[in-house]
Amino acid sequence: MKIKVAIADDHKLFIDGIKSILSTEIDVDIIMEAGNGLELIKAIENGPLPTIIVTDIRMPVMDGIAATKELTKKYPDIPILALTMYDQGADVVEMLEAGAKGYVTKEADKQELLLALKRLVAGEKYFSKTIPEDFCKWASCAPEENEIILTRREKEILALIAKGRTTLQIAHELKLSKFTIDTHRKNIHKKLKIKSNTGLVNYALKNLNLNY
Amino acid sequence: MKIKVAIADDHKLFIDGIKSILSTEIDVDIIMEAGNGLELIKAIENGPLPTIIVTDIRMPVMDGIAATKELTKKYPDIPILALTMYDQGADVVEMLEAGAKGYVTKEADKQELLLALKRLVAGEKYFSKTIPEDFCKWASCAPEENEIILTRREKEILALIAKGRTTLQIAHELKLSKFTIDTHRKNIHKKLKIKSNTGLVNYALKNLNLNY
DNA sequence: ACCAATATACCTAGTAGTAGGTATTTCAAG
DNA sequence: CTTGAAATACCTACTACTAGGTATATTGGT
Repeated sequence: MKIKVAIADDHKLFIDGIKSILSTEIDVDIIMEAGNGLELIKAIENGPLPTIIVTDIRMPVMDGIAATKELTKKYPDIPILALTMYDQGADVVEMLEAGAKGYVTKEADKQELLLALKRLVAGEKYFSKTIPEDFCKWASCAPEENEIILTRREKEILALIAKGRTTLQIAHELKLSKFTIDTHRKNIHKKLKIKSNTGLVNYALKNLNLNY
Repeated sequence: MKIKVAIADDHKLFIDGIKSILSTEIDVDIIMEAGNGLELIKAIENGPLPTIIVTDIRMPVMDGIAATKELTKKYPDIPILALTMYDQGADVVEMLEAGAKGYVTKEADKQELLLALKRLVAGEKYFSKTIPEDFCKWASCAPEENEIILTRREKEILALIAKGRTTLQIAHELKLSKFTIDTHRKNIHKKLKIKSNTGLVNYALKNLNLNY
């Protein structure tokens, strides 16, 4: 039976490219395309069910992570393959946690994409080789030496600092003492070896996923 | 005569897609592909000259802007078409300043890409409609109402703040008084309506192009 | 039940950033 | 040549952050 693919990516040219690549495959059909997560969900709800969903991670309106959470809940039997850029390691982990069954980086070629599609349709998983550290993190392999483990609270506070909140504002927001926030910030400083608030913002924006 | 295209993009899948899309066009041939700016330059130096160069803006090792500067110097007759993501407005301006003759966003479709290729080969320019403000900025149209004009010095200092430098460090680095840096920072605050250093880092990382 | 990690809270002293000023020099545009 | 923007420099008072502590309650895992 033919593999019916639903694909979501905000770059039309990329979708067109994939369609063109897969058009030579007689056993693969792209039956649905979407420019963001919301369109994807709507399309699947209103159309014939695809065999597999292929989605970009970062998209406007609704990203791939949110869409994946929603879709795995409603359609647990349809595997989701994440498409990712080389620099979105952290996002990949979130996608897998959201329920994606595999990922392929956009550095991959046609062969790898096809392989991933077939693996997922067969109920297996597939992971591009190029993001080993992050997959390791998710699969709880041996932790990286330079892997930084911030606690939930610390991440929360770091995110607020990155948003420009002052210590007092954070204290009010979380209904905690100013001293507590101070302590947490100091612990973050130690763990990250960053000594200034501006440095933290830098780190947070580059390493956490606070973007849009 | 056939249009001979050299293409550079760090996403192999994207290149494959473009190749596949263009393979149905009898008058277009992709004769060269590269994963970054450096590979592109080397390929062009060692191979037959292309009719047109199509390149992504952000790439590892050497980005499209640097490559374009180099290539327009050595090969002023070969037009360069920039491929860009929706959120890289500022980069587009730099590409045009570097000598690119047009740009197409990755939201475009096959038709638009072909149109752009033909326009550039014919010696014309082509700009996707979707980034009007930035092109306006470059072409010095009427300035945007909410366009923020920081002076050269202010941008320089903002960049250093974003890199985590303190006022004193910046003062030493630029051989200026601490008071001067303070004044500049205060002026930046006023212009951007941002009242804190962390807010500035946020703004700088999102709006300036400090990334690699 | 116990241990380690997490989360909480407080104190002091010092440094850096914020907010309000004023003022001089330079340089390009009108 | 004058005007205005840009760049420079200084002052004071106040607020926020940094760095060094100590200490207790809670929680998850063996």
